[in-house]
Formats: sequence, structure tokens, C-alpha cells
Amino acid sequence: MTDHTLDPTLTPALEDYLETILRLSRRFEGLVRVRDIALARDVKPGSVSPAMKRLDELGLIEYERREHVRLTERGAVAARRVDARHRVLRRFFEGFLALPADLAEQDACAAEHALSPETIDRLVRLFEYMEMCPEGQDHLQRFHRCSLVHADVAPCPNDCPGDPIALAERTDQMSIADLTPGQRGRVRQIEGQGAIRQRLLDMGILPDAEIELARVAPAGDPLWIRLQGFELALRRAEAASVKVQAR
Amino acid sequence: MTDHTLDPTLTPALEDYLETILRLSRRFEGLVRVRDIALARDVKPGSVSPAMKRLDELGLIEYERREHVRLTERGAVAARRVDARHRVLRRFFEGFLALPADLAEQDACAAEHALSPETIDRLVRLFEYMEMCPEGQDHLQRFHRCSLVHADVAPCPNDCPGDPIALAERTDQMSIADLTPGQRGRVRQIEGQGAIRQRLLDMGILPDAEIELARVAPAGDPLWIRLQGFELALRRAEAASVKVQAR
DNA sequence: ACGTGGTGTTAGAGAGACCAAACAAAACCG
DNA sequence: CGGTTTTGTTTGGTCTCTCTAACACCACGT
Ligand SMILES: [Mn+2]
Ligand SMILES: [Mn+2]
Ligand SMILES: [Mn+2]
Ligand SMILES: [Mn+2]
Repeated sequence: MTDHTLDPTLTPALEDYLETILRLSRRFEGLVRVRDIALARDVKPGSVSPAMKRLDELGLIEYERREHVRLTERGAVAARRVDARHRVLRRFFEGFLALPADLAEQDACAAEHALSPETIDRLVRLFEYMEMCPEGQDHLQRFHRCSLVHADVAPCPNDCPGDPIALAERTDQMSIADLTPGQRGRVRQIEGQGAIRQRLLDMGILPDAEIELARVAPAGDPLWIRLQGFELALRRAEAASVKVQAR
Repeated sequence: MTDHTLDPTLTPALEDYLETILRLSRRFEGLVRVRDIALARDVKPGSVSPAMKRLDELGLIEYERREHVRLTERGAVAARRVDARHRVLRRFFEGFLALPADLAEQDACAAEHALSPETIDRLVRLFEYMEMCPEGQDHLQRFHRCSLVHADVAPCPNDCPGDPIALAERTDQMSIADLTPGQRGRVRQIEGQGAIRQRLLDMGILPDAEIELARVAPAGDPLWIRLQGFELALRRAEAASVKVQAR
């Protein structure tokens, strides 16, 4: 587990309260009401009040009258810390992994409580590197073009061997379905879209995984593979979209 | 919030229980005892029992007698799903971000419950791309050499403009300390090690951030900057290690 | 001045995790 | 076999987070 809430006294929920108070302060010039917080966090006001009380006791906000909430200096420091991590992650998810904005936002706000400061630091170093190195930019774009295939994308102009479109047209690729029972291989790439790909990943069929074709059903359709000491059944179509390096 | 526990009925804690049961089954050939689970998760046996009861009710394990715990088929599917995400993240943290193994492990097990399937998918695509594209490998290594500086590393042989060692020797770089009061700039890189860097990142001083030198103390040492609508004090030494693009 | 609606607080309740300690059942052993 | 140790369960308690619903303000308009 290990909770990386930077301030050991802060739970994820309290961090999120601080974060939204910070944002609302920016918007409303420090005039943050319980109602706004409840709205922003999508909880009922009755949940906010006791949380404010606790943040007040921790000295992170000033909880005035029955009106405004204001971050103390310590509270603002904590809030900016959470906000900074949030932004680092959002940027990584959206700018680097090319995730849709809403998902990037969601995942950032969930993961910001879970990652060590070192991890955030490494991501920032990655940004720095990508920006400074002209090749870094090129490469990122190529990754997006080649790998995050949308229906209407042309094959990678750089002749990148990993380009899924180019790959699909190749014949020298071997899939799980081409293995002979008992033969082992290393997963290189998972083709296929959406649900199928998702299912394969969920099962643990990931790049570099050691895999063995255990047996094939008499009809030829369900294939059984061994993976991490377990046997799994794959439909032939699924197996065919897992490219492997036989050995 | 939005919990990406793939099975909506599963909390992070239950996912972790499934995950450790899966691992222990691999080790002990399916003979998993409550005691082992408690040990592995670092909780007391008294916490494990009721959790097993719930997993049993959910049809994810068979909770036999007072002896062994065994995953059902549905439970194994769920467990492998968690395990797959865990491995994807661990690999990203360790192999790509070059995080120490223990931190990679920790963060993977925390973040595995927080990220959307799409995000995991994108990371896998990144692995595929990096492996397939020979340049990808080169580039990753250069990132590690250039950017994750250890004390005894030589400057980047590729003359990468982002190389921190090369950067430190340059004089055409401007830092926050070189701005004139009222001048604005965009953060390009944060130099400095450990605690100082950490403090800067925590304050929200991140690559691409818009920043303004608000004023300088008479003594010249504390500098005040504006960032995201807030004013922060920086010691001169800290400010000097933030490289900016003035404008 | 009075009522009404919008806000904030409080009390009560439930779910999820966890622990400590009392208790029960096996296993182990002399 | 009978006692001791190991292992598992149960009970009672704490904490956090949330909700609902009753209640307290306050502000505004008539
Ligand atoms: Mn959050
Ligand atoms: Mn957030
Ligand atoms: Mn976990
Ligand atoms: Mn895990």
C-alpha cells in the first residue's frame, strides 16, 4: 500500500478538498463557499462541513463563520503540491500518452495520491528531455502516428518496423496461432482493437511475456496457452492477433 | 474520484487480496493459507478472515474449511487482470522511468487501482513501440544517460541540448534570478538535486509554467514570483536553478 | 416585520478497513 | 494420549468517508 500523501496526516479525500479549494480560490478570489466545494467534488454539503472542520483543526484552512473558507499558508503549500502532481500527471497522460482529455483528468486526479515524489520527478525529467531534445519531439510524434492508430492514419512514413499498419501487411510475423503445441515464444506485439485487445491485456498477454502453446482443441478453435504458470483458453482469432517471437 | 476497479464490486483492498492470493497460489501450488495472506499484505489475520468471507460471497474464491483459499475461475480472471496492470506499471516505472525497483513496485501496486484501462493500454503501446523501433531504444537510453544524472555520468555523447551536464556549463541560459522585476518567462528546465528540486516541483514550478518575477527583496535574496495567480518566495539559489525562456 | 428559499451544520446511520484480544480448532510432540 | 503451539475466527472498537434528513441561519422581497 504505502500512501504517498506527502503530508502523512492527509488522506486522499482531504488532499482533494485542498485541491478544489485552491482551484475555487483562483476562480472566486478567495471567496470559497461550502456549496461550491460540494458541487465541484460532487458530494453533498453535509459531507463537506466535517471535512472543513478537520482541515481547520489541522491548520490548513481558515474556516470562517458560516461563509468563506480560506487556505492558510501551510494549506496553500499542501494544495499546490497536490495540484502540481495533478498537472504533471495530466500532462503526461494527455500530451505523452495521447489520452483523451477527460480520461487524463480523471486518472491524474486518482493517481496523484498514489505516486512517490520520485516518480513525479522522473516524469518531469522526461518532459524536460522531450522538450530539449529536438529528436525527442520527433520521436514522440512518431509514436503517436505509428502506434496510436486511428482508422484514417497512413502507415508510418519513417518505415518504423513497429508501425501497426505496416505490420498488419507483413507475412513474416508469427502469431500464437502459428505455434505448434509445446512450442514457446515471447510476446512481441498485441494487435487488434478495443475489446479484443483489452481482453488480451487483461489476461496478462503483454509484450515480453513468455508464453507456451499448450494444446489445441480437436476442432481447432479454442487454443490453450500457458502463461505465468496458468492455462488460459484463447479463441483462434484472438491468438492470431498476438505476434510472438518463437524460440 | 472515479474508481477504475475493473469489476465495479471490487474495492482496491479486495483487488489487492486477490492479487496476493494469485501470487501465493503460484508459489504454493494453490495451498494458500490466511496466515500467508496476512503476512504478504502486512495486516493481521483478523483482517483477512472477513475479507475472505466477502470474496467468497462474491464467488471469487473458494474459502475452504479453516485451511486453504483457492481462486475460482472468475476470481483468477479478476486477479490476473490486477496482476497484469501491476506488471505494466512496474515495468514502466522501472524500465522506462528508471525508478529503483522498490519504488517501482510500491507505486505500481498503488496506481494499479487508479488508472483507466485506456491508460494501461497506452503504456503497453509505448512498450511495443519502444521495442520495435530501434531508434526508440536508443532514445530511451539517451534519456537515461542524459537526464537521470548520477554523480559519475559523463555529458551526453550525442550533444543533446537537454543534457543537464552540458547545460550546467552553458552561459546562455537564463534563470529566474536573471529576470528583471515584472518580466515574465516560461520555465524550461529545473536544475538542482534532491530536496531543492523537490521543493521547486512541489511549488508548481514545472516545465512550461508561465512565471513572472514579481519583486526582489531589498537585500536581494528572497525573490517573489507570480505563478498561477499566487505569489511565492524563492531563495536566490533556488531561483537560479530554474532555467527560463524570457519573453 | 414576516415568510420563503438558499445555505450551512448537525445527528444518525452505513460501508469499508483495520486492530487487539478473546476464543476455537488443528497440529504437533513428548 | 494430553498438553502446548500454531493457526483461524469472532467480537468489539476505531477511523474515514459518505449519505439523508432535520435543523439553524440569513438575506431578500414583499
Ligand atoms: Mn485527486
Ligand atoms: Mn487532482
Ligand atoms: Mn495494489
Ligand atoms: Mn499490485
